[in-house]
Formats: sequence, C-alpha cells, structure tokens
Amino acid sequence: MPELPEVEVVRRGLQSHVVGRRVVAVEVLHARPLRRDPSGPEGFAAAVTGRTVTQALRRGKYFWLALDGTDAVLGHLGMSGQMLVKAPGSPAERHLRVRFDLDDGSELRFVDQRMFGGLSFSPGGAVLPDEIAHIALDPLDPDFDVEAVARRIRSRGSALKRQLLDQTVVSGVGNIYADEALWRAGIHGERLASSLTGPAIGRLLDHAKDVMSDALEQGGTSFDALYVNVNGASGYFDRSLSAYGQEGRPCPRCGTTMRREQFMNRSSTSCPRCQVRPRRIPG
DNA sequence: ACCGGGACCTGGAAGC
DNA sequence: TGCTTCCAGGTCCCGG
Repeated sequence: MPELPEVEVVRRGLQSHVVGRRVVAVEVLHARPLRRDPSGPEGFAAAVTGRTVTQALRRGKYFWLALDGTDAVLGHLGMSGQMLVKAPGSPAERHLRVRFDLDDGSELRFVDQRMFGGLSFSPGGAVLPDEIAHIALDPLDPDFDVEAVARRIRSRGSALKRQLLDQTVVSGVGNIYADEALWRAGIHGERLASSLTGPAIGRLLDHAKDVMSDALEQGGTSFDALYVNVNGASGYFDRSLSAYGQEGRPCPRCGTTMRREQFMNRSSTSCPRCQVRPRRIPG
C-alpha cells in the first residue's frame, strides 16, 4: 500500500533513472489508468512522445514528471501501482498498463493490478499540476506548518483519524501510517480533534512525520540499479510496524494485546491501554 | 463548507 | 476439490 514513504522512494528512483531521458514512444495497454486524462489514451501518448523528463517531484502520494517546457505527467499509484524501469524487451508484467520507451533504450513501465492508480498529462503542470492544487502539503515538505495544520484540525468536527487521512488537511498519510502515528502518540483515532489541545495535535503530526521518515530511511536503501519498486521498498512492513496489522500481538510499549476495530470502513489497530477509546458522543 | 458513506477495482484468503 | 464471499484501501463523488 503505497503511502508517502513508498511514493518518495519511487520518486527518487525516477529522479535517478528517468530524469534527462527523452520519451521516444508511449504504448497504453489499458485505458482505465488514463481515465483522469481528458484527452484519453491517444491524446496522452501523443502529448508525451518526444518530450524530455526534467524533474521528478512529489506531494503527498502524488508524483509528477516535469517535462521540457511547462507540462508534466502526473501519477498516483493507488493501491497497487508500481513504476518500473526495465531493460528493453523484458517480459511484460501481468498487469502492465502503460509503457514508455526511453532514448537510452530502457523502458519505464506503469504496472497496476487493481487500477486505482493512474497517469495523466498535465498541461502547465511542471511546478505543481492544477489537478492536485487541493492536496495539502505533506509533513516532509519544508513549508509544512505543524501549528497551522494543528489549528485547522482542532477547529474541525470529525475524528482525528479521519483528518489524518484527509489529503486536503495533511497529505501522504494512509491507513498504515495513520495507525502508527496514533499509536506513537498514544491517542485513539476516534477521538474528536476538538477534545485535544493544539500542542497535542502538533505532537501527533510530528509522530506522523517521524514514522514516515523512519520508513523512508529503511525503504530508501532497498532500490538500486534499474529497478524502482514500491513493494520492494517496504522492508518497513515486516520489521518495524507497531500497530498496523498487529492485532492479537502484544503492544510493543506495554504488552497489552492489540485490538482491531472497524472505522470508516477501514480496519484500525490500536492498543487498548495506550490508546483509550473515547466514550460515545450522544446523538 | 463540512461530514459521512458508497463506488470503483482485482485477486488472494477464508468459508462452505 | 470447487465454488462463493469477504477483504484490502486511496480517492472521487454524491447526498445530507
């Protein structure tokens, strides 16, 4: 499940393997990942062919390739997307959706089993695509303002976890790192933000930043050569998760058995002792 | 403006 | 063994 750290690993891979390359051909093998592109698969291919990639950028879980001039290719990995750089003629992946032939002979491939992800051509989007103007800064952005975001969160009426997952409030956090940040902060995700102090929310955001930095540090070491892989970036999943997916295991801090609950049609795992569930709000 | 819930997807796991 | 159902979840969209 690619969240900010996994997408950042992909961005770094694109930065080292794709920036500076010219796209000599584009083949779209499945139309669905191009659904966000108003000009469709043909228009996308035509717009990108012949262009040179100048930068690989990211905000939250979105990444984009700036092209020569002012345009960009915007991408999101969804649930299962990968960006792979492969030697020419390598066997096609089962879920290969889009292939870019680059001028050094290598191939950039968008592979996505579930197709929640996608690519689109963003005219004028090199600095920041209009399509993601509504996406908030992520905690690793140098301009991220913890106190301002904490104030905004506190002023809203919904539960903390919902706000952590709201990409217009703070971007990059998904279900996994939301559970990890809440566990580190010792806060139950169903608590209303208005019941916490501003500094407490600030600390939660700091934990979100720290846990994603930790994951990035581990994931960032596992890619090399001509291979940019979301799944391969996730050594963090196996070794360092304290909350997500840990139902039934002892809390790493206090030993209490971790519980799983449904929230927002998602599973949430937390420690019953470190993260006390709020009382039901009447009405 | 804000909030909450359902739809979109596929394939592996679990249940029968 | 083979079928059906459940589950994973990021984002968009709609109704309230």
